[in-house]
Amino acid sequence: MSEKLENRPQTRLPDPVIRRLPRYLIGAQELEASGATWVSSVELGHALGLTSSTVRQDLSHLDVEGVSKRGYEIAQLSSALTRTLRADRKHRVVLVGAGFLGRAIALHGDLTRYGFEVAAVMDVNPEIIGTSIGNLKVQPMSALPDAVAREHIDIGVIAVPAPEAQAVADALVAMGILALLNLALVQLKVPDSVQVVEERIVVSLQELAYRLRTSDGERNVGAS
Amino acid sequence: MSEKLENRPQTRLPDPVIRRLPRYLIGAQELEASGATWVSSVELGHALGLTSSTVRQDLSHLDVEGVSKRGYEIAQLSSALTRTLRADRKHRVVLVGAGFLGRAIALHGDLTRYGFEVAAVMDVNPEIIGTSIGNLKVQPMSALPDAVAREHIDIGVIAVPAPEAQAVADALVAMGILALLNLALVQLKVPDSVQVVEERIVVSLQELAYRLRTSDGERNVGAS
DNA sequence: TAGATTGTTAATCGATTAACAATC
DNA sequence: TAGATTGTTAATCGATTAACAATC
Repeated sequence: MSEKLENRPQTRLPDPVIRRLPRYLIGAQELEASGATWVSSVELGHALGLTSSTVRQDLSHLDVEGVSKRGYEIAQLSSALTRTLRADRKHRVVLVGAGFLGRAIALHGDLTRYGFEVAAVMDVNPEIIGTSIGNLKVQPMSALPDAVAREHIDIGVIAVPAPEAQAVADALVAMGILALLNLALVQLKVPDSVQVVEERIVVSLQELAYRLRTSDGERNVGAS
Repeated sequence: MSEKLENRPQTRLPDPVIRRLPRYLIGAQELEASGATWVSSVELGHALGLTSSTVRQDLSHLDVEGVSKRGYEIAQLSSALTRTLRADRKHRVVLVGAGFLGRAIALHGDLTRYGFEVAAVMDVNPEIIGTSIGNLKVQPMSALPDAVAREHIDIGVIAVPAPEAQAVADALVAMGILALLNLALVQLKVPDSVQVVEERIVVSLQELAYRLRTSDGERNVGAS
């Protein structure tokens, strides 16, 4: 038994799996809140739009064991996911860019609920520097090295206009930050050692616009 | 030649390709702005972190033709991408949820720059209803059917807290909207005929947190 | 011309799904 | 016990990459 627990996922999980884990976690937490105690791979798959096969494959990477005929114990599943995603730790975030989007992020309740704490906010715009966002004061970019060192920052969020994003990324990388969330409409160039995830509303909307166009001719034909 | 132009991509492109198209477009526009006129698949791949093979495969779906020894004419590439993504049209968006995130989206300059126009903003909160965001007034949910009908809405953006998101989605679908951008932390249930794209900052941060943990043991070993 | 680059076919790689023995 | 559900192996599917003839 202690043997079994030893086989922690030391290697990195495949990207598609990683991206599904947060969804499993949210699903598990919802189920937990609803008072359920067991869930099967079929139910879970149904809830997330996956096959039960995919669910079982995914969960087999985790530190949970299902039980024949019953499925997975929700509390245990939830805690295994929490552990794998390190959702029980505080992750400290520095936010660069205090425009509308930056402010929205800093004030977004979901972040704190899931362990992400915005520890510092920077901006280049002198008119914004010094203003308050929640209980943080916007600092000039020159305060970045100090803030990163002091606040033990894990993740940098780039919420500046596209033309400034690369310079900001360079600065964050120079400060030793190894994970960036890029909200700007540019492809950042960073060293391989730095993890980047991109999130762009406009890009998502463009994807939707494309799908919308190609769907109406076809989708309503063979929908199940 | 008119034969060649006829073979428009009537069928839907594979999802991974669709998701790369906006990146090609942004890249092409940057190149265009910089005054370049030709770009090869190798250069494009380098800029976007793709192999030249992938680039050529992707672009072969489009209505562009490259030229041996020169590559693709940037203006032509840009316009083919624009056409495929319908980025030359106005897309009308209804935004539900006028919290920090909703407001940020409504005021985000990139949207209008890329042809997306927020035509109406709704919220449930009586304290928010009636307030202004840019030159839009926040309307009650009851005004939704009217707004959708009148404003010829293409896309719905859901920026409400998770517990309300499904009800909002149901309402939008009932109004005939076929494309949703979901920013809430729930898995929406919608008919197959409705396109959904999800974007969740917390999920992206969780992905980063996971990658961060698994990277520092490994990445700096075999980095190129 | 010689060399670079496309467009496309074939090979590889990886992810999803199916299937099924083990098991509660 | 009989039946449901896991964990895992094998089969399928699809996406990425390699390779190369055509061509400018």
